[in-house]
Amino acid sequence: MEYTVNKLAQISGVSGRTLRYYDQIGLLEPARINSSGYRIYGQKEVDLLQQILFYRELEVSLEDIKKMISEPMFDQTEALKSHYQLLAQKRARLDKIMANVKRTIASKQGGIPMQDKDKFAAFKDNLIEENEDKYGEEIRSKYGDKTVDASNAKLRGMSEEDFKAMNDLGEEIMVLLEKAYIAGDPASDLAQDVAAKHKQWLMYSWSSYSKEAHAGLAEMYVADERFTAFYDKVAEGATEFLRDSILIYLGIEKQDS
Amino acid sequence: MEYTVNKLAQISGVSGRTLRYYDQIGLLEPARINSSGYRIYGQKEVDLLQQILFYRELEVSLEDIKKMISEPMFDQTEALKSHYQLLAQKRARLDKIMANVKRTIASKQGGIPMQDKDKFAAFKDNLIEENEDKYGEEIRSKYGDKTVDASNAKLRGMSEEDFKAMNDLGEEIMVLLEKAYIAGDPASDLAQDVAAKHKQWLMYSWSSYSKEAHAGLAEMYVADERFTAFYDKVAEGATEFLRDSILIYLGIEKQDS
DNA sequence: CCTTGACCTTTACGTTGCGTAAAGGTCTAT
DNA sequence: ATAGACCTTTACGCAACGTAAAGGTCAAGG
Repeated sequence: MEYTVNKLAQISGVSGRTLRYYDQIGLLEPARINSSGYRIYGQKEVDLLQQILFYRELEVSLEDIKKMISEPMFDQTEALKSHYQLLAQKRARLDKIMANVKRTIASKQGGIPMQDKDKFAAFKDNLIEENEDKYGEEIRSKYGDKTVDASNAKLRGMSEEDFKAMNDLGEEIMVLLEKAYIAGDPASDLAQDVAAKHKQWLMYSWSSYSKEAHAGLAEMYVADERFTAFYDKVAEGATEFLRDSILIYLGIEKQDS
Repeated sequence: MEYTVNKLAQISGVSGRTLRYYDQIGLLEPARINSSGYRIYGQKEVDLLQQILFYRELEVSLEDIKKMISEPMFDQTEALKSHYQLLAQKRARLDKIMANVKRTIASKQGGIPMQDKDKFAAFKDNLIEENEDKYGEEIRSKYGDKTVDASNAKLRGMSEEDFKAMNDLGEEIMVLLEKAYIAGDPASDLAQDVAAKHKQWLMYSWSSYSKEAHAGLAEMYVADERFTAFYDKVAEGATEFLRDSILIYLGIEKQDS
């Protein structure tokens, strides 16, 4: 009834590394070390490991588990109760987050994009308040009320028109991409137009544009399945086609990052 | 309307380190770097940070946030939906764990200690099965059926009597500790008896005993508020008194770990 | 002009619970 | 004797920063 690490690992369902780690932190030490330096576990260790894994399932930290099993007078019931409180808090937080995510999805689908303003109201108010508090008077006296108010106004809202224009351009790109893809040549005028419009479209949201960033993004489209799924809605392989078009447009060779 | 790191940190409620980190991973770069190497953030960065913090609240990973904000064509709705699925899974798991913790507390309070056997049934069956599978025949033929069965039996349960004896001793210790504490001298015979019994009591559950471990544990009693709360039920300061008694008993000076 | 103190910078280690090499001994079987 | 399956230790990597440490910068005051 003696086991080496991986034997014990196998019957308990954890990895050998895990057992070595538990040894390292003094959570579960082997019964003995044999002449070759191998860890040898006995029955007692099997029982202990079983306890450990049980508590681990309950998401108790290894440090706390250590106390619970190495010290029986440790008030396990109390520890579990406070642990339960922790879990309850976690769940309450999760509930809030989920509701928030749901709302966000609904608002995005409801065609109210960029209307996160409300959610950030507190944040922005905080910011504006800070501005007023710290610089309000100086700035108002230096630049006049209008500058301040205009700045705050810009801060509160983003341009709806720009957003709409950007969206329209995005849709146009998808249509043109389909045409270009059917034609088949990423160097064609049509495909190069798509690349150019893609750049234009990007610049709506990018604070600074560079060929490198654009090329990197094109590579990311292919690498990240979520982008691939998006552009491949046009047709399978459209994502790579778009990337190739962009790279040609930028006059950049394929990289290997 | 320009901010250095800590200014921005202050109005946004995050730390300066966080902003530097976001710069480092390319999530939020400052508008510019001034001649002294200071990071200078502008309005656009404030808006971006606000977006980032919003998604961070939703427990979206920074990597995903990066994609969502650096690439507007990234299908945020889809991303949020799958993120929602993740959260739902997390919550379902939490629910299970909480139910399990609750059951465990109930069973402990119901005076069915160490009756985790049922919960570990699968684990142990797995182990026994392994034993039977791999060694069953050889061992049975070598040592006879009884050895195997006895071993399995021991594996399935721990001694109830030992557990009870240990508990009794634990209670006795508490009573004696109170007396000794009132007397006031950790070097007194009474206090030294408590320490001796504490050692005895420990050995019920410790596979190996050492003075160092015992002393370390005594120090932990004082360091960990949960132990302190437990022993201080006797009287305020009883935990430290117990530690002092044990250290004297062991003939060990106070350490500084 | 110099110092003080409040800023800023980069570098780098610690956190939790392991996964994953890498480089090397041991054991068993052929 | 050599291969293959074990075992060992050392050490970097992960997420998202917290927290020194060691050192420039800048405005104010003596």
